[in-house]
Amino acid sequence: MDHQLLALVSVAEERSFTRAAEKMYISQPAISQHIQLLESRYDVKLLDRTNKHVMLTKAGEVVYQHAKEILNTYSLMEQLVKDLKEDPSGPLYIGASFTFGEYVLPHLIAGFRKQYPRIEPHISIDNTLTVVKQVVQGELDVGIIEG
Amino acid sequence: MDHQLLALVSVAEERSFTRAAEKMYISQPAISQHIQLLESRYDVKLLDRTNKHVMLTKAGEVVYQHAKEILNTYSLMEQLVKDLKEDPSGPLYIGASFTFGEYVLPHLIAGFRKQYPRIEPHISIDNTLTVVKQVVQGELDVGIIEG
DNA sequence: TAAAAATACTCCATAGGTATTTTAT
DNA sequence: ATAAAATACCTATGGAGTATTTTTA
Repeated sequence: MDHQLLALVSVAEERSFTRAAEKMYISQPAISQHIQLLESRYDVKLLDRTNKHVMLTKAGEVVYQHAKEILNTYSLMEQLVKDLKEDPSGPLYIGASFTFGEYVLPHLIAGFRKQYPRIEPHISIDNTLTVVKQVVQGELDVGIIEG
Repeated sequence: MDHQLLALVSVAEERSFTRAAEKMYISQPAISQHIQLLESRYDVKLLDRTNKHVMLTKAGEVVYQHAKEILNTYSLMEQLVKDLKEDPSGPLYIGASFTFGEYVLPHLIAGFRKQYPRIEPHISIDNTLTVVKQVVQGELDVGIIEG
């Protein structure tokens, strides 16, 4: 992320350095420093502040608008990377008893493969007792049995 | 900006840490560090690298695409702030001699005001010698005279 | 074996903290 | 007078460097 832009957005929305600090769980002087660094980098004032009111300048408005967009893109990117990382893949051994395995499982698997294309389901059909035994012995990841 | 994202984009486009470093005018180890920091922050590999080939992983592709967008938004923002800062404003005293001032200046001013709406032009029309004198004495910002 | 990336350090700037002072209502 | 921002100071991490080692096509 970009802590300076985060600080500017937070101050602009809270209209206060102190409240922005609380919202971000950092100290008030840290906020002051972020704003000062931004202002000195761009060599322009971003916020008109007295000790009662804080208001964006014109340049501040520009930075605020684009900061929102930048921070949104960061968030989206991070979410997508996380999803990708947690995207389950590899073999999944499924055992099911006859009736369920013959009639219901195929439809479940079809939908499942759309959501988790990197999972390779291996299905074996057996009687309930065998399925239970294989699950216990770790030969199956999932067993589906009927009461 | 975000040096880490810049480094990733540069490496992806150059397909080489060394060339990316040259393009960015920083050292090759600096590039390595940026990539490593990115990878450890997101806890995911972004680049498959041997010493001959460098290639984006799937997560790397996602970061690359969004990094481009983020960096573009930074550039746009910085350009807009710079334009705003350099946006000329205030009064501008213009003196011109009769013929030019009467017939040509009004059209010039009309176009000028569209481009610099915050400038307030003040026009005075006088003979060439008076215009020159006023420019020398600083009473006019600009004097337009004819040969 | 040679070119490319990784390591190992050193240095400075940024991000964070706490304690205190200045300022404006 | 008081609440809010600024200042002063300290510490840790990130961004950069140079010198060197490790790796693999």
